[in-house]
Amino acid sequence: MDSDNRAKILSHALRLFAARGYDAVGVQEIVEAAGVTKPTLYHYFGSKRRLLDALLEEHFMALYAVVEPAACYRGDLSRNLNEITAAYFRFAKSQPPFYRLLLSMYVAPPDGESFHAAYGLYRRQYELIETLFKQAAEHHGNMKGRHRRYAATFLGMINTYITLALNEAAALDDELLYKAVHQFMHGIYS
Amino acid sequence: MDSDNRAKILSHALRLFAARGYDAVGVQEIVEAAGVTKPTLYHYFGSKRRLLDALLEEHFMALYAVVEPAACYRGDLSRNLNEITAAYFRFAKSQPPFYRLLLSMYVAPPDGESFHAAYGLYRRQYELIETLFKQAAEHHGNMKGRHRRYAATFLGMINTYITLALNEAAALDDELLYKAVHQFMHGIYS
DNA sequence: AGACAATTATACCAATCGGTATAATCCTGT
DNA sequence: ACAGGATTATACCGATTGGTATAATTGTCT
Repeated sequence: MDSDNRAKILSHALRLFAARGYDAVGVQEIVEAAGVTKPTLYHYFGSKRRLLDALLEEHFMALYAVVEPAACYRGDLSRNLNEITAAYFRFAKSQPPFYRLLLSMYVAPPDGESFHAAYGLYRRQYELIETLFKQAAEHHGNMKGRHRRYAATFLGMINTYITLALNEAAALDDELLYKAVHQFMHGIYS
Repeated sequence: MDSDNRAKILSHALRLFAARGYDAVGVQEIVEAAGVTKPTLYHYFGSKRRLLDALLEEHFMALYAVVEPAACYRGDLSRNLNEITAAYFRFAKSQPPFYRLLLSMYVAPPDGESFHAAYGLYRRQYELIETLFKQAAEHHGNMKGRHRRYAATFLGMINTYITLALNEAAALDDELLYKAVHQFMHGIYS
């Protein structure tokens, strides 16, 4: 019963931001959807921007928590890539509005409020993946010096498929997962 | 001398939209940057939304014009992929603000004004690439039925690299171009 | 019961939002 | 020189923006 209103504000703000964007949604609209008034929102979050930060923080930790173990190298890169992709697919399916918001913020205009809030989150994922490729390169000599490119394109591929799924042009099932990782590893001719 | 103001409005609107987003930029700010007044803007474009449409239309045609010939299949898929990537890289380098705006709109929230304006533009590119893979599949039997996935991931890869370049984390030079296309075709182990 | 802090409501703020009515100006063709 | 359409400026519209001052309410602990 404690912070019931706080949670309601968060969930409605997420839904609205994901549907129409941070700038296009007014504070008034959020509090009306949540069934509270403005001072309640400003009591919990202080500003619209900090409401967004709180939103990102709470949901992102859940994503990071499942990706981090999946990116821990244990001698089998292809297994890592499958587990990471599975983790992302599962998370995107469980929190579509949040992942939509996250995606839109990664490529948001750089001077906007939403970009800087999200850039750090992207970096943390990227570094996780880059470290994995760096470690794997020690076992696959011909991968040396490519970890940056591989990390970026691997994350890019995952986000490409999730974008398709969010627009209902793909289903994030096990078959797609296998084909996606296979294509990433072996190219399009195999 | 004719529509000098019209062009000024377009160019400043593009710069501002790309920097901070469609919703975060007010009409007032655009006209001030362009050195005109609001009725001038509304005389030429009628509404803020139609200003955005005009912006997209004019610049997108230039992109489409260079990608279309590059996507025309002539029996050598790898040559097409190189030419298409080169066309995108060149365009992104020549119009960074516009490509930034385009990218941000592809993954923008689906109920926002900017999304529907851009979705059609993405589809047109996608269909160009998909047709190419469909034609190439007739010569490479083992690619059959994969043209959708290949078109999506190929475009996704290009946009991943361009995003990196826009954030100054990569240079869209010939070396990157070659490596990108090679990786797409043959995977990460070769 | 009474005190105290956390929480919520009423009512308001200046500033900005997208858009427009009216009229003045400018340029072009005759 | 003059007409007429294209273009631009002044001044304004109601609605909404993010944010807040004040006060009433609530739950908790002593």
